[in-house]
Amino acid sequence: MPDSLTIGELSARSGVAPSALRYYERLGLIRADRTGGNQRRYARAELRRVAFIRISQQVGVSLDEIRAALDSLPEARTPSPQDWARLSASWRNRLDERIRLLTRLRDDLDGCIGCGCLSLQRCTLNNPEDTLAGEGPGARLVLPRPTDDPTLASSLN
Amino acid sequence: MPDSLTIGELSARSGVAPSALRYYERLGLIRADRTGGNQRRYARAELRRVAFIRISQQVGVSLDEIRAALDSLPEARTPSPQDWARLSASWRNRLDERIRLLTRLRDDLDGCIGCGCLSLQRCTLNNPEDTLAGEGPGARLVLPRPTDDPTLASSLN
DNA sequence: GTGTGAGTTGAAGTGCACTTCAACTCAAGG
DNA sequence: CCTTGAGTTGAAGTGCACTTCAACTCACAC
Repeated sequence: MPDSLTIGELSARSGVAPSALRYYERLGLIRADRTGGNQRRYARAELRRVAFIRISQQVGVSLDEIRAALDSLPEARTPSPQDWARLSASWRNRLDERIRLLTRLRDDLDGCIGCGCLSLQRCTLNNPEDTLAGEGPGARLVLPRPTDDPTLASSLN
Repeated sequence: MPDSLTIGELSARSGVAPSALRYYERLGLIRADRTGGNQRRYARAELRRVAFIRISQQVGVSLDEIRAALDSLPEARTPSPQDWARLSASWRNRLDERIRLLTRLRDDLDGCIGCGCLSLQRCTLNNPEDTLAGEGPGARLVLPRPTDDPTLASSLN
């Protein structure tokens, strides 16, 4: 059990392709030492960083935001369980929001299947929270323009 | 209340940019008649198609799959509520699956915050359903390679 | 020592879902 | 008529998250 991993080993253990790992390094999400022959050697702690990256992506967070989060880890010492817990907790709201949105979408979809609408007229699908009420006659679609709502935009692209 | 809409009107009513509507048309997701002067005029029924497109995107469906779904609508007549209900219902499983995945992720994240892990060792986050159990020693990350699992891949991009 | 599989680089390519641009035409009010 | 805002086109550009490629070097078992 070596205390450093080659890129192939890290790839196998993390399920992330070597090309992606190099890409993450370029973006500053992970780091590697080099051997005399210029090959990457990863400390075992990098495995945890990669885990965090993949989990964060599932939550719907961009690599740029993930980088910012990782940058908040202490550099001096190996991050503690609490450090990781703090980062994970910081995605909690995003995750809750996404689940809430999808759940309402599912319920509305059920309702629409019942009423056969999808008509942009009555269904909450088409005007959730009534955010567009009072902007003149005529119904509008469910989504604010993607550019208006980065949260949604990320889930739409 | 005209029975056809200009691209600007459809854009305003649907919340989708004109450029996106033209793009959808190129992909065959919506259609438009033309005036003598070559301008698009949309039947009101197109509003419903656009609604379906945006909703489907929220579910995590690609435009290509949406096109396939829309292609299954009857061409002879204006789609009935039941037609739309059928299409909506067809996304139901995808939506359930996504919600299930995110919910488990949230719960696991909570668990990990409690135990401080994220360690790729014990946490279900890192090996959901134990799909990788028995493939030799060492834990692996939560995700199959994106290319191995289109469902997940779409939620990750 | 030598072969082979694993690793290195920068540059370019990919796929998706659009947006932007330039150069042009249309439609409608004054 | 004329202006002006809305619409038209094809081609190119954007952002994200990677992957692929070619040309090369390294590490290690035999």
